[in-house]
Amino acid sequence: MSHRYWLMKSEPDAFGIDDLEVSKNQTTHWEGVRNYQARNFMRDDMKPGDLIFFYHSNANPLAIVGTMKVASEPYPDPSQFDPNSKYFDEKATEENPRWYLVDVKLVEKFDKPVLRDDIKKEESLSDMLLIKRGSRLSIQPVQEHEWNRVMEMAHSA
DNA sequence: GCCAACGTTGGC
DNA sequence: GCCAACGTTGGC
Repeated sequence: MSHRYWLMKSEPDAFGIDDLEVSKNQTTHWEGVRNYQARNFMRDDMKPGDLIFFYHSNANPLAIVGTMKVASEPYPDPSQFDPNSKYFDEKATEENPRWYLVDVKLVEKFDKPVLRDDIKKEESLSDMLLIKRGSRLSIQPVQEHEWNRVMEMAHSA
């Protein structure tokens, strides 16, 4: 049973939805994930066309700011091989990569971001990993009903 | 800026 | 393979 909906975090100071909007083809390599669980989601479970919430962490406001879709098959994250990259991993080799990524493409930037505070108030979203205490996963699966509810909140007047 | 929660590393 | 020490995440 594979997931079709995801949530990915990024700090807008490093890379926010406005950066994605101006990227070539509004697409980017989601580089720099160095957590095995998050990597496994990208490497093993994501399929092209899967839909993704873009979440701004360490930001003001904390919010889901739009949607993206998976735009490639998984492939090794090139930054792990680059000694000049802050994501360089000396234990990774071309023959035996450690880190994988997918390309993501912007689908929609919300006119009205869905605030973390509002998600926390929403009974039907109480199981979202995002608001679970201590949850730090930077890539998370999202349930279909959670996806639908957040989309309603984003588009309500 | 603080710090709780979590993941990783490395000595044993 | 345990676990203490350390580094990071990320909300507050």
